[in-house]
Amino acid sequence: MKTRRTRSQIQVLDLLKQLKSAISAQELYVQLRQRQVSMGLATVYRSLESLKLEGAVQVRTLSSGESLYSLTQEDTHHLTCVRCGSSVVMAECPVHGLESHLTESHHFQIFYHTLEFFGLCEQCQLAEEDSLTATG
Amino acid sequence: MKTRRTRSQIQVLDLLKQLKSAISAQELYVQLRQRQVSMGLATVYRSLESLKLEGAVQVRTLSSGESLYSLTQEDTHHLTCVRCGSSVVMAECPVHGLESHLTESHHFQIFYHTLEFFGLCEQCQLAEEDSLTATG
DNA sequence: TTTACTGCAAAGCATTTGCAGGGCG
DNA sequence: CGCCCTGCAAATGCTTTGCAGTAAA
Repeated sequence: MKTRRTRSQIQVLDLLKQLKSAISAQELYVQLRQRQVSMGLATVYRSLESLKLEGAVQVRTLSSGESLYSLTQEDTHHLTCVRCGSSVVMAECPVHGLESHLTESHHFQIFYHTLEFFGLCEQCQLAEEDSLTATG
Repeated sequence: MKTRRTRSQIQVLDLLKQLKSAISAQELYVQLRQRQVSMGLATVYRSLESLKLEGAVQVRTLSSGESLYSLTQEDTHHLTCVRCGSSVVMAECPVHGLESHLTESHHFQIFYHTLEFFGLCEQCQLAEEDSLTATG
């Protein structure tokens, strides 16, 4: 579709390709500086927004309100602890086959999906028990 | 587990039960007022945080940064447009069976999961085409 | 020249936190 | 009497926006 890309968009995209993992806009801004590709924070956000609309970039918003950006082709899902916020990547993805189906049934042009499980990690389950034991 | 619930927590939980759909903390605050169950906004947030830790309440954070809360038992997933932000509820959930498996393989105590597809809704696909035609 | 992109700084908004008052055990 | 809960208001942090300068077509 819209292939008109600004230089900033290309630079952001290039960095995302190199990183191969999700990163926040703020962190992206820092990383760009370190690579002598200085650009304003607002421009980072604007570039990400455009790339998102194209479907080139996908977003995962943490419960902290911070968003992590990555290339759309990645199909990585998470197991997230509601207590400490730590995330573990999981290999399984039983959902992919559903996309084409949804395209037809809901007339949606699907770019990507997110799948995330929430609960308590092992460490926090133990901490939970400890605190219960301690206070009664 | 920790069954000690404050009055505020109970009131929040009661409202969530009545609503049976996800709602933001801000909106929850307003709704409580309307029902003569006035409580400070900070208390709403603190109650939701506690309920979340228990696993009684689940959260879905929108890309706007706003979070929507609902009872954990609901298993509702979404098709979200990255352009206009509209969400459609989808009936399918091919993931449920995975939870018990993950509990064992990753030692996670899973409360719930979120599954969300992102792309362009029909309306925005059309708008996209229009804008391309218009500008060249 | 005309339009679109960029940087900077200010503004916006949801959420969190400090602190003092109040309720419950 | 002591501790936890609560409200209010201030603070925080990510993201967005207004505006003027700049680069590109």
